[in-house]
Amino acid sequence: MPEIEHLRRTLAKRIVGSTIDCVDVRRADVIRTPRGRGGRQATAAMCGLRGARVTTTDRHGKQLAILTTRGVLVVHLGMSGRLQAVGEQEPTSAALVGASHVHMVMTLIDAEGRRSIMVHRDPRRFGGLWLRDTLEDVRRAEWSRLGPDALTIRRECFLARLSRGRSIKAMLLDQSIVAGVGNIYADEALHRARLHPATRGVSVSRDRLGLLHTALGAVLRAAVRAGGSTIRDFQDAAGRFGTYAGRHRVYARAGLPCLDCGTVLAGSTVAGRTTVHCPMCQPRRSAAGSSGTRSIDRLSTPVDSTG
DNA sequence: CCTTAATCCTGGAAGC
DNA sequence: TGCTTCCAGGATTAAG
Repeated sequence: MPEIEHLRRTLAKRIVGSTIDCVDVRRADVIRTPRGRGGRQATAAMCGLRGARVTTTDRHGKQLAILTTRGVLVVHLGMSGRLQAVGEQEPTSAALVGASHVHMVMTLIDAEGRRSIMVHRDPRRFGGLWLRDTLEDVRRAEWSRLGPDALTIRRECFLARLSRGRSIKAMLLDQSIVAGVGNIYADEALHRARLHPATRGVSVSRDRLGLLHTALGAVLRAAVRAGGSTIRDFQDAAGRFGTYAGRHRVYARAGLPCLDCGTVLAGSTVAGRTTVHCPMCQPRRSAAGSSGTRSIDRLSTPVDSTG
């Protein structure tokens, strides 16, 4: 989600106020319709954006909405998706349009008549694009099924939603509980909050769940400021990489020393996803008295120094 | 209630 | 060099 929020900001600067002049759908099956993916009407509907002016952008969780005068384009990048917008005359534009796995190219014209192109590329095609008439429709159809956005969820709401019997990591990753937390940020937040990923939510004290809420917010905000995490594919609207991967404290660091205590970080699978945690900083607390109000070792969360 | 595995895809890295 | 195998930021579905 930090990647999407950063993308939204960089993209908005480049396309809001511009008019869509041309829509080139190269691979219709990235377009989702009520009747599945792809098809002639999917392409036709997307081409219906011709002549529309981009008014603003929005986001909920990992979904990006591009609002226009002729409908809303919703984007989910999945694992390998990118959306880039560059001036038509810029040297990078030819390579961008000619790259492999480019599924849609839009040509836009700004108020001064300058032409730019917006390119959607997604090698693995786990992501998708779809259209709704209005933002209200998007909220009703898609966003109502998502939990509150992870960047703005209130502490009490977070506590209530995560106080269930499932593992805490499974719930962080469940978009219907809280929207926007992916595998990287789940592990990073759990490490900051000193919580073992497999702990059942119901057995975590209110204080520590509150700590997780604070840690998650801090991690996500720092990641947005850093332009997201680029593992391999992610680039923002200008083609820049996110720099937050250099600040990951546990993600992809199994077998390396914990940056807090030096203990070798443990790799495992939790909720079907690769997971890294520190056995010392994030001990498995015995579920003995499941009252959920047992004492807490050390309530400390390293605070990010930037900003 | 909660969990796992399979599924949708491509491509990069590691192993032989 | 070339082949095979495994793994990856996500999300849904079926099955246990």
